[in-house]
Amino acid sequence: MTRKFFKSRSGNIPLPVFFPDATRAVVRCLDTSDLESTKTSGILVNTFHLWRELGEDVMEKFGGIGNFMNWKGGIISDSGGFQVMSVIKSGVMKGKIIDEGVVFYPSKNEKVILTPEKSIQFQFELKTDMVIVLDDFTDPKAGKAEAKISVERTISWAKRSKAEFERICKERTLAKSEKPYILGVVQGGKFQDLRKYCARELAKIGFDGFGYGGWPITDEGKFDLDSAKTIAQNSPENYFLYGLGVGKPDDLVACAGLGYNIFDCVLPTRDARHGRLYVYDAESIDEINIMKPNFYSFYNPEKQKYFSDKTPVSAACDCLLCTKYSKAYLAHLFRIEDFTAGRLATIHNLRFYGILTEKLREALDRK
RNA sequence: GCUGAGGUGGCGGAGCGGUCAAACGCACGAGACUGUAAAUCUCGCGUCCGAAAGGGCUACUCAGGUUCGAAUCCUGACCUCAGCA
Repeated sequence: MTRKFFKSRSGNIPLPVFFPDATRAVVRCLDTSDLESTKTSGILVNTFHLWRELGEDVMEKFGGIGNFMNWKGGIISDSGGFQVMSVIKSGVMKGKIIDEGVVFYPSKNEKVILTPEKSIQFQFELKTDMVIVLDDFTDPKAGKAEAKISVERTISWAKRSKAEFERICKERTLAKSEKPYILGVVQGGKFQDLRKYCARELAKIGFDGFGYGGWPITDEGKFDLDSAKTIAQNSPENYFLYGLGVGKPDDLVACAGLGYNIFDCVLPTRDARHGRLYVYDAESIDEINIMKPNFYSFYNPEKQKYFSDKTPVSAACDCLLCTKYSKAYLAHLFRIEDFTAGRLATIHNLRFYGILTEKLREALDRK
């Protein structure tokens, strides 16, 4: 049994859904109108970055990140747990993980600590439709002992997060229908027993859904479907199943088959800026078949052979780029490094993911 | 015509006697990208053999020359640019 809708401030959003990453309150290269043109129903914003860059005062003044961006669709806020990996472990910023929370040292004289409670508090300031608990990202290279520590910390932080969530709901006297969703994140790396244990312990705390946490790619570079399965199998009835940072189009199809219904990923937007566009192997949107192998391929506009190509990037797409412009024009925009290239490519890739979820909904409805 | 400067890989541009198949940039080609550190990064780019390590061949306008050795020095030719006639 899976959920059919994601309740947002502006209405019910049918599932499954792909929310692009607007980490710092912008889907890179696009404004809110562009985003609407791709029929994107929701976005993911990031607690860590927005907390540092905007803070409580700005959020209070605007009454939430949606108003700030003038975005009417759904919004999920990520906790900042991923930044432990992406920012600290990659060495971009100094920091460490302690039981209290995550300590970041953005500069010599600056120390900020993000606790599970702080993360939840700020997410309430962001006024998002779903909040995510701060988790301790299991290093993909972690051995079992290390993975176990991150699982225990994740469970402990989840308890604190849930308590803080309930405290704020009570303080604000929010009716049940006014509460945002709260998502627990399952860690444990490649160890299925740890994934199972983590899921079961989180279920005891009680959430609206589970996120597939950690790094979803194996050493061989393949999507870790086993962990996705374990989490799905140990998820209570009617939970949201959220593939955090998932993924490639094929991964979405595979996960949707397991019951996953929310996805976000930087791939379509980052790939677009890097000149990699997704193209369905079909002559029209109706003819797209996401169940066949190799249902899409990549198109790189920066190749010389396309410099005078009058055809659109994809015949099976109704985005701004494909309905109005040629491959040659896009190639030109990339070559002269105009930002419009990134914009049109991002619009296209998001529409590709949008169509993908539309097709997934059709496929699930037929079941 | 005279005077001066100069001719280097697809292009711009270093090098000014050995460590040069030639820095660096552009262009071109291949690859990566997964809860955004990254509109970014990696690799290749004369030619032939090799999986690679490595090796062969041909190259710095052309023709000679000096030298153990030349893109680098000398002579001549051709060409380009600037100034003056």
